Amino acid sequence: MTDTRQRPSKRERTLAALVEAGLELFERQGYEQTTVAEIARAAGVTEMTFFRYFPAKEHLLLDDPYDPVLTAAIAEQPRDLQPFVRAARGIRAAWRALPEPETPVIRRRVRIAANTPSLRGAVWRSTGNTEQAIIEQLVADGASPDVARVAAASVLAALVAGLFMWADEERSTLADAIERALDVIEVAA
Amino acid sequence: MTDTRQRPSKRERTLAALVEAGLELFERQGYEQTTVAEIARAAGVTEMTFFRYFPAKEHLLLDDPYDPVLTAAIAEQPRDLQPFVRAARGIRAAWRALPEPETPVIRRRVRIAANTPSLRGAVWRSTGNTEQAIIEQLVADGASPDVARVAAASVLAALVAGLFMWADEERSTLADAIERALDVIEVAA
DNA sequence: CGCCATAATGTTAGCCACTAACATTATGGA
DNA sequence: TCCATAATGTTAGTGGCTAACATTATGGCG
Repeated sequence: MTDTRQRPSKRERTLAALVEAGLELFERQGYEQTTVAEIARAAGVTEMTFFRYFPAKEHLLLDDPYDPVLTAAIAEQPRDLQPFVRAARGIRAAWRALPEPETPVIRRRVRIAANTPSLRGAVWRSTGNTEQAIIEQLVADGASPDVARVAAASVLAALVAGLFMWADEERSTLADAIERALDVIEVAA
Repeated sequence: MTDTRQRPSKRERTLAALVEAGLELFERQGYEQTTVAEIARAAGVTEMTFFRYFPAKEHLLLDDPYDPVLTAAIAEQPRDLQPFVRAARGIRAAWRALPEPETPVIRRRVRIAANTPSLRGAVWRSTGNTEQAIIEQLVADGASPDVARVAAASVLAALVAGLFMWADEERSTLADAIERALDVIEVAA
């Protein structure tokens, strides 16, 4: 209490403790084998408290607040491109701009998700907001809703596949992995 | 018992009863609002019996045995195409060949899935086998594993998006919807 | 037709994710 | 220091799902 530096509020501290405890337990003994009660105990709180911070167990891993960056990047792509290509190039640009220092934490999370079958669906569902955001951006710029839906889904799938590849690679940079993934689907366009 | 025609075995009858009861309840009151116990009761069996037929509630909707057809169709596409294009054209061909009479049941299922947020992820996860089959086919014909993974994921995402669109359209044919979806991602290739 | 191995189903008990309603304690600013 | 309010705890319950064991039904065989 004698520390004059901004001390993190209790809420921030509990959140950090839960995240750290969760990640470590998931890594040590697997996602399925780890109980929410266990995570809570390791973080010094109750099971109920966990659910006050995360709506579900899987949300400890999936929080991605990347939507605004992505949609902005897509908006900047030339409007005369086909929606699919436009979305792909936007995502490419957005991730190229991501600060490298942030990637270790992302890698920890993605690595767990990539290696837990039951989480693959969860990851996909968690992209729902991002997907919606992309669709709206594309439609706002003149694409038909149906076309936008397919384009968004397909490009996001490539992105997730790229993330999963990268998570297990150890040496490569995130931006590179994403670029490689998008190269696969942006053929001859 | 005096009927001389092949009578369905008890196992077949129970399975049919569960599927029909499930679909109807899901349609009437929603997937989340329907309990497994409820479905079982409507089918004249116990909750336990339900789980002897389906490993999980969602599997009543997601059973797709389409993998062999798909991989065969992909295998028939020219090998000098890029993997992504090859997969897309294979899927196109496979669904074009699907007998129209089968589609009403598919529509019932997809419609429920498309309108239940928690199931969107489940659908994606359920494509896991198909995804794996596609990857293996592409790799067997010379694609790199990484490229194959991205191509399979991306093309399947477009397929699912197409299915979801179609489910709520009422008038259009399944093959048409799939073609439209694949057109979006097969740009200028 | 009746016997019986075996398939199909039922029972009970329990774990875990998650929720609701209400009670308690801690925090940090006035 | 006091106190409104944020943070956490307690209890009780629902629904999906599993395991171990008990019971009943089915249908081919003698």
